[in-house]
Amino acid sequence: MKLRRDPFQAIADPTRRAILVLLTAQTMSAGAIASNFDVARPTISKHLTVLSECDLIQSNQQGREIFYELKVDNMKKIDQWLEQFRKIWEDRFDNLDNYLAQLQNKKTNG
Amino acid sequence: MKLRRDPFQAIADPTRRAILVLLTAQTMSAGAIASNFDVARPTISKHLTVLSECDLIQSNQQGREIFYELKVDNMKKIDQWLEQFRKIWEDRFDNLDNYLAQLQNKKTNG
DNA sequence: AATTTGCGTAGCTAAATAGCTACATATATA
DNA sequence: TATATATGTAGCTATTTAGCTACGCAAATT
Repeated sequence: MKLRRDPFQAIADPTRRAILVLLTAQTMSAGAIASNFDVARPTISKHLTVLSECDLIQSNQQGREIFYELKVDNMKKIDQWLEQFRKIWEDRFDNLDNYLAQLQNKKTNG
Repeated sequence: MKLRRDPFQAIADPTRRAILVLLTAQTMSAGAIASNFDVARPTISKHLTVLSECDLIQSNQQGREIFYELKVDNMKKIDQWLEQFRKIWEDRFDNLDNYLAQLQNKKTNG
């Protein structure tokens, strides 16, 4: 194995996914983020470190608080990777579409 | 920790991602899949098991070969989860769009 | 100045992961 | 029928992970 720090690894953990979702709404302090979960605060702190290392969030300190902000750009890598699969299920959807259209045709013309 | 078997976990590993991509082109036997990688065949076998458990592929035996086929449906869960982030970067794109339009306006009318 | 608050780090543990080699099993071929 | 081939399973290891408690440090409050 080898330490992987990429967006795919980042979103593998459900707590990290939840953190990311939280941050879609607004920038939040570490403590505010942690208060949303049932795990110990240092555990969340570690997740925040991982998310930073994966370049999915960025921090900026304000007084004694540290605010975390979503950095959505690296998430696009997942989106781009998904593209090839999206093609497949869109094709299938088209096929279903065609099929339904054919049925409709039969109904109308038969 | 706890054994997680979901599409997010499945795509966290780069080898598994590569297997999935391979299978977008065609159904392949276990051996044919393994021949694309530098890791031992049993390692690939294990990845195939994980992908099956995550319901991203399905196998069907033909003689002594076992063919693996992509099951794209569960991948949509990732796509759906990404939706909320996609909104954000599309908004930003719109903002850039507006900004460029404004610039254009100034150029034309100023 | 002393105390409280916010948050990261150290250091630990149990479990999961990805990899390996050796082996078992089933199907095809000679 | 004996052999070769395709593939999964057993059982091991080293590394990573997610979690914890205890602690340290800097900023705010009293």
